[in-house]
Amino acid sequence: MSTHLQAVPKRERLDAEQRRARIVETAIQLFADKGFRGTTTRELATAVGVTEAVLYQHFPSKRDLYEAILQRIVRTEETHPDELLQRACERGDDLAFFKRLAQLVLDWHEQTPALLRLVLYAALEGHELAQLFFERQILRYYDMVTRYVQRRQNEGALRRMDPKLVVGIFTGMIGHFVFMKVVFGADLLGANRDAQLNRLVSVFLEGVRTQVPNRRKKYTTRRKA
Amino acid sequence: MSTHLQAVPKRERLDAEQRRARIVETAIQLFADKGFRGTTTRELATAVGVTEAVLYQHFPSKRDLYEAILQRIVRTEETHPDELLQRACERGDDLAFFKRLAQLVLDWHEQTPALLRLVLYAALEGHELAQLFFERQILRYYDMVTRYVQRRQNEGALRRMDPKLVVGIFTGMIGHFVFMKVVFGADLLGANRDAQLNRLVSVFLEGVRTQVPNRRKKYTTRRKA
DNA sequence: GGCCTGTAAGTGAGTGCTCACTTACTTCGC
DNA sequence: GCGAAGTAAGTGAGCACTCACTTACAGGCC
Repeated sequence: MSTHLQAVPKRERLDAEQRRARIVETAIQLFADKGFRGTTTRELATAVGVTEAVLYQHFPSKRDLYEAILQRIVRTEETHPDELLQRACERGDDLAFFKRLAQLVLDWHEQTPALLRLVLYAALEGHELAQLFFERQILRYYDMVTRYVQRRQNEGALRRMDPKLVVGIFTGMIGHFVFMKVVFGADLLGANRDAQLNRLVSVFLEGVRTQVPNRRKKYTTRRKA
Repeated sequence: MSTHLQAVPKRERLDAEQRRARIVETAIQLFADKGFRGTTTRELATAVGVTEAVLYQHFPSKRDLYEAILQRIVRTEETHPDELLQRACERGDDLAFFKRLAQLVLDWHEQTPALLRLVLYAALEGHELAQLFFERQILRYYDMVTRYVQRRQNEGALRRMDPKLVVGIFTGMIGHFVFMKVVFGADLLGANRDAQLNRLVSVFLEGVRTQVPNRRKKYTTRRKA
């Protein structure tokens, strides 16, 4: 038969690996948006551009697909040693260290807001991989920063107090703004994000470090009449 | 037919109001635990101790029940002016004010951990009442604290900076620990909660207030070698 | 080139099950 | 004995998942 006008313009035929990748990408978006239970396989299949049967050629069940995604996230995000952070850490430059840390956390969530939602859903729904994420990502982050704080306390730069509390305080400051944005869509930092971030880190450092008598601190600190 | 042995010992017969209340209580627990989509009406009915039909005599649909619950939360939590907080506010006693505030937030979530989960689910699932909760609860809280911070800045007690940022910083510090507990089950504050809370508030105040000359720390400082 | 063929990619029309919700009936307290 | 509180047994819709089948393409052969 001669090729009459193709009514279906793009029925791409991909090899298994590519198709699998596309399914995972699409599923990440959908699951992050509507949750595991809120996403139907038909919906997912349509979004991918194939039929449901194709999904089941690549993943034995919906749950297996979900786990594959979470596993990938846990694995992908495993390690990303940042150079600037590393250098600030070695120098013991607290300001640079925490500024960079804040930036990294914020950047990460701005680039991939879906991941936080995905993890939140997983945690609420009690999926065991959320716990794994907690241990691999959050605890690891905590350990790293805790070690730094501990060292700086020993060096007399930071006030002596439970280092984990200090890390929690810092993380909370940053996390709060990320959280509000992702969960309620409220952008509390506003336009001049970096300036706000600097003030935030400054507040934190003033709060946790030992007093420095010579610092230019007059009653009126800066800006904004 | 004669009444053979009653296999069901306690088939309580309640009036409409009581039954309604029990349904709502049970639903709060279940929805908080497994989310709206994750909870079936059969499950809910069994937990209440009746059949599904009874639910539908009191609420026209599952969604209506959900909205009734969220509405109740929004209404219940509307106003709770705390006396200690009020007094600290009037005196301009920053330490007392923020300590009390921290305590209130933590207490609230410890007493009713279900509510936060409920709101989180609602927010993730995009329910409009989550937005309502945000406006009625969170923004109201923000406004109240923001006004206090602004006043204290004008009085020269606190550093001049965006008051909303200050509120966000404080809220984040507290919220982080609540969040970690509720979402990941991680109790980062440990046993001596109150002592940790005091340190947290102290860090916050050191960070945001103008320097007080009489508070000296000697420890020489560090800085880049 | 043109043609056959084995195989992997993809489809459409289901299957059984669980869900939210309903209907016809029974029981109890006043 | 009447009305409200409660039940048992559904109903159709939508879900995850399957099956019998078709299509596209690589590569060997002439």
